[in-house]
Amino acid sequence: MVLLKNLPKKTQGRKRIEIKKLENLNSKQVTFSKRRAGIFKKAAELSVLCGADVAVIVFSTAGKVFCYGHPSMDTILDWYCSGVTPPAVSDDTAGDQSPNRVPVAEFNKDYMEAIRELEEQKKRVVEVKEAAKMKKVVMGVVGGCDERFWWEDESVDLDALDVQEVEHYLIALEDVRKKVAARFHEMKILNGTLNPGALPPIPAVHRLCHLPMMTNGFSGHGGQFGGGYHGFGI
Amino acid sequence: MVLLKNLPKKTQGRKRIEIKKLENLNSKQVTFSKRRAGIFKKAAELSVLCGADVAVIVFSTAGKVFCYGHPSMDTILDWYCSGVTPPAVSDDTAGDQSPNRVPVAEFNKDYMEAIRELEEQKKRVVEVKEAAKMKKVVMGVVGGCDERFWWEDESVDLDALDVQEVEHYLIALEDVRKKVAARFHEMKILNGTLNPGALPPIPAVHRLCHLPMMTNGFSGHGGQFGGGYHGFGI
DNA sequence: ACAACTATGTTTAGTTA
DNA sequence: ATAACTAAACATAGTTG
Repeated sequence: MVLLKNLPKKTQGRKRIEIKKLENLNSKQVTFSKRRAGIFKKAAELSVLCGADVAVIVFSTAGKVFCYGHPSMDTILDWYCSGVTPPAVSDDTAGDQSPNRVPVAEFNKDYMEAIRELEEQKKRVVEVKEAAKMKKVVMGVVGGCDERFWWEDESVDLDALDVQEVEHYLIALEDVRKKVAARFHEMKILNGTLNPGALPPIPAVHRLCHLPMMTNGFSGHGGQFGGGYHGFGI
Repeated sequence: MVLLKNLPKKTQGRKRIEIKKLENLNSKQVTFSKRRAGIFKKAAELSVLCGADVAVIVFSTAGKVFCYGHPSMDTILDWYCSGVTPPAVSDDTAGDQSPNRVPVAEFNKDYMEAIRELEEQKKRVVEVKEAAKMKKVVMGVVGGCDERFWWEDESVDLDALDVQEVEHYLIALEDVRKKVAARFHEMKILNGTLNPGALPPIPAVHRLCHLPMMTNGFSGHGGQFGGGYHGFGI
């Protein structure tokens, strides 16, 4: 009713857009602001409604960071990075048969594979038992791309290396870290410390960070596309 | 028009709800699933539309984690935790006077502090000379420049180490990596390759991980409320 | 637990101030 | 950049299999 008058529309209203990189800089920025705010709001609502603990980190293409965290960024990252299971709410775990249960078949498969890999590694080389001292070694020095071994004599001052050398070192270091992280994860699973279905290798680094719960604005960034997500079942 | 018939409604449709803890367990779980999916979708859209890099971590009250990360969880957390500024997109920094500019004084402060820390570390080196054997500690070989890195010579069985040792090693490794990464960034700034405002091509580390990543499910948690967020200006 | 299904409630693209 | 305003697009609460 009361539709007799065809009143002129003031705007054409929201228009559907394709989900692909916005080419117009201005609309990209505006959209970024609006949607970022939208996500933060949703995150806050989720955390209130469902008692969930949520963290959101966003880097703009200009390199600024924005984040939301409940109960705090720090807490969430600690939980995530350490793989420590945060205290469960009794209500929700009461009927929870196996929140994280992995099918036995799958578990066995992974387990056997892990064992096999383990055997292979054992065949490779030997020695090194005083490795416990490694910690000190690694923490003590930062060396470089030199014939000399990095831990010998005095540490190599990073200043002595040129940018390329440092870059190369950095790449290699990251690679090693990943390997060790993977091994660590594996051990914890074999150990029983970790659930077979648990998260992939966790960079220890994150456990070391203690940043404020919410920040905005420092710089740098580079954008790629094609994120993925998933998750059903609480 | 055509509203003469008061056709019976099949459902009463969506109803407004107050944003407060849902008491009903079932609806809480359902809402959690739906809204979590919603946030992940929004995050993915934001990252595609605006070229933003986004990470979302959600802990259910049952203690399961769900996450979304673009280009990867690891990358975002690395950026966030290390404070390393990800590479900026030229378009977006063009008119950006100093999105991320760090006051010279502050920069100097950080730099001096890093140097001092380095000095301290040098002093510690002496007590770990015997660790030379450590060169065989890390397993695989990491390809690289003509020079060989310390871990390249022979691989070592990580199995020789127990979990705690590996963990220590991992933490220490990460620490070193961070220092090198920081130094790398610093060098490029000092270098002129990069002025404090404009940023260099991606730090090598991050170039290694550009996979969207997603996980779900391990356990534990505890819910409190009162998150905060913020952020305006790109 | 999950999948449809609507009928709303909510977000937001485009526009203007 | 930020804010307001619409109208359309989208998300989702409640309900039913």
